[in-house]
Amino acid sequence: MPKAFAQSTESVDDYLKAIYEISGGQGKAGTSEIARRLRVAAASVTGMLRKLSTLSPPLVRYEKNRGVSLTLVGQRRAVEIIRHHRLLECFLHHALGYEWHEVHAEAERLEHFISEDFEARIAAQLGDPLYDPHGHPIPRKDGSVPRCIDTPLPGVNAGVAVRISRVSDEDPAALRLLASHGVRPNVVLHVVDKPSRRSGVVLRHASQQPFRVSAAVAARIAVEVLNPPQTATHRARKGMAQ
Amino acid sequence: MPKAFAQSTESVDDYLKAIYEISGGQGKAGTSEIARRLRVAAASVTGMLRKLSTLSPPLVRYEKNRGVSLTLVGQRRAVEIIRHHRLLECFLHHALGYEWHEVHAEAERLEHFISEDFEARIAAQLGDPLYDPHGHPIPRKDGSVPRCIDTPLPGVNAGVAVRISRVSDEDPAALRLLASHGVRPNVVLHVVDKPSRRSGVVLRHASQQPFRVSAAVAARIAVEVLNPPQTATHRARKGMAQ
DNA sequence: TACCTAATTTAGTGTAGCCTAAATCACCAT
DNA sequence: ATGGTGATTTAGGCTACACTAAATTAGGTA
Repeated sequence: MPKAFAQSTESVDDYLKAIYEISGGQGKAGTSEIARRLRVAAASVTGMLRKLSTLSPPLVRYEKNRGVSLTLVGQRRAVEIIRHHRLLECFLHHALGYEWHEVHAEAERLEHFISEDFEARIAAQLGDPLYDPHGHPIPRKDGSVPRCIDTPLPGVNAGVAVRISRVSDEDPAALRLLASHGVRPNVVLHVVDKPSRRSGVVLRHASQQPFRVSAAVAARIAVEVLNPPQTATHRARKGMAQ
Repeated sequence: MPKAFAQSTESVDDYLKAIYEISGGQGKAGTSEIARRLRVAAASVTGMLRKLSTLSPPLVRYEKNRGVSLTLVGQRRAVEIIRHHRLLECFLHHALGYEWHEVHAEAERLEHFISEDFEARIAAQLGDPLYDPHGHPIPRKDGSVPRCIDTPLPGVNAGVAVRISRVSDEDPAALRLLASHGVRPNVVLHVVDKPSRRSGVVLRHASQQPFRVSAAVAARIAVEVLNPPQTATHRARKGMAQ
């Protein structure tokens, strides 16, 4: 069996994943945003992009000063790594009892080193899950991605009911906080109030005490709007004042 | 929590483990045997040994042309990696259904990257096992190693009953073969015959057909002698002819 | 159009770990 | 004592991937 991605290293994988997440798989990504994500100097990114574009097959399309995008081969690898990451998060949570704020760091390391066999075994044991513990869709083996509604919570108006769709897995403190308020994927909440542009959101479960989450934390939450009178995004598009 | 082995890399870990296995933890190891195990050039080993001996704290004691030995810190790290490896083998076997010839390669990669937390969780889930699927003792968290009898099978006389103690995990083909004959740790067998010095060993279960294993495979098996009329080793020590 | 600023690239380095080829060392047997 | 042989080290290089500092480019604004 010819190893599918012999040219791939941990570092290369990290770049591909970052480009995928920034560009949404298709579009372009910029040097400095990649640098910010990977916590490396922008100059290092330039070097790596040049390299990735000259491999055969090339993993990215790159024209200097114009950004990068993934080739099909690059996309496949990125999606594979993301599948590893999210399956591992599920596995750590369900099979080993990790809390949802603990899974990301461990998965981030292991995603590069598990075999296809390991991947297949944990997927089977978990029943081929479609979403990870944070609500992120797990790419299927064929590369397709389960549907996932994600309206950013900060764009939702007061008075609206929402279903939590997903929460970014990268900030353990935020996850712990949200867990303590019972905020998890698929939970239904009401947006009680949005005091001001940058001071967060007040939420409440069915008929319980409301609680506030900071703007920084709210920005990490995506939701499905259940009774949509109108979202902030719609208002903005139409140039309305209130 | 100060990371205990910040200076450790995958490569460093591999050297420490090789030295540990060659030297038995205490004694010395030679450059070229390390090179052979790790499949690197002897010159590369020299360079690494010099480096490991000048870290603070040093991980090995090294005098050129006189071999290396592990320091206490080096030993602790080596034992930790071996614990990871063997716990992973157990976990892959029991929790994910890997066959015993499949576990080594996967564990060899993952042993470097699992966290202490992961280690603790799988150990707990497995009930703190003392031996891996091949019969190798799993070092305890405190560094102590469960007792393990290992008389090399090639040194055992015909006519003797033995209990399989452990089988080297590094040769998948040998493991598959042995599995097909029902040779596993703790299984009791009789040594029927040893045709000649280098032509292997004939074994048999309680009252079944005998079968032969090659000298190469026999060398990978360690046993406990159950009814010791006399082992080859004893004869050699006493200078006896038969 | 000319400029300013942020984004990006170039140039020059550094570290880790590997390699080959060419010494040198240790030890054993004569 | 000495020569040979295998083990080991030295010398010199290579690749991957990071860094800083110094150019350069893109795109918006005066």
